[in-house]
Amino acid sequence: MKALPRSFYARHTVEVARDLLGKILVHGKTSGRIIEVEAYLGGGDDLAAHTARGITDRTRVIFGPPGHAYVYLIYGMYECLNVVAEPDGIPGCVLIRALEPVSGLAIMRRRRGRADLASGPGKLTVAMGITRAHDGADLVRGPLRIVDAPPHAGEIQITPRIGITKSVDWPLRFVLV
DNA sequence: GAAGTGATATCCT
DNA sequence: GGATATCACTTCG
Repeated sequence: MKALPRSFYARHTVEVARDLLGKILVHGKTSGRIIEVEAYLGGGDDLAAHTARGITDRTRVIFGPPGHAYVYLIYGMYECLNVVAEPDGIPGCVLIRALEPVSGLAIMRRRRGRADLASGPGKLTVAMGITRAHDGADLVRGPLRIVDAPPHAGEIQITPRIGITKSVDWPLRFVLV
């Protein structure tokens, strides 16, 4: 399996988000197909994005080179995995919201302790063993990678994003059905 | 339906 | 320096 090239990520966030659907996220023996993502724009108008208030210690990697992971802690206990998009210096990231487990199911079940493996942003990081240690990790070369997959036959559904209070109406959520 | 978790950012002194 | 409001969620009742 071939990792997606850096150029894949160095595009507009929305394009990256849409094209990420159906690709495979690999970490060690576990892997999963990306079936749900959300785009977070850095342009300044997207108030739901962490980058809305400019660069900080936490959001620094979103402004960095594309193809890297941005992992942050939310609600004290859950980590969320984002993929940095846009060329170096321009903010933009894609939140991976859900995966369809492909391999390493037994490991995921052991890590999760239940059957519901990766149907939410906080859950999939647990299932895949992703932590803040992966913040800033390179998805093109590192142990945590996103690899190409045959074109999916599914349909892409576009809806507003979930669980936010700002810029609620923007159709930036992509779901593979 | 509500609690709970802790890092972050944004106020306060 | 310290306090507090916020948060892109999950779990349990």
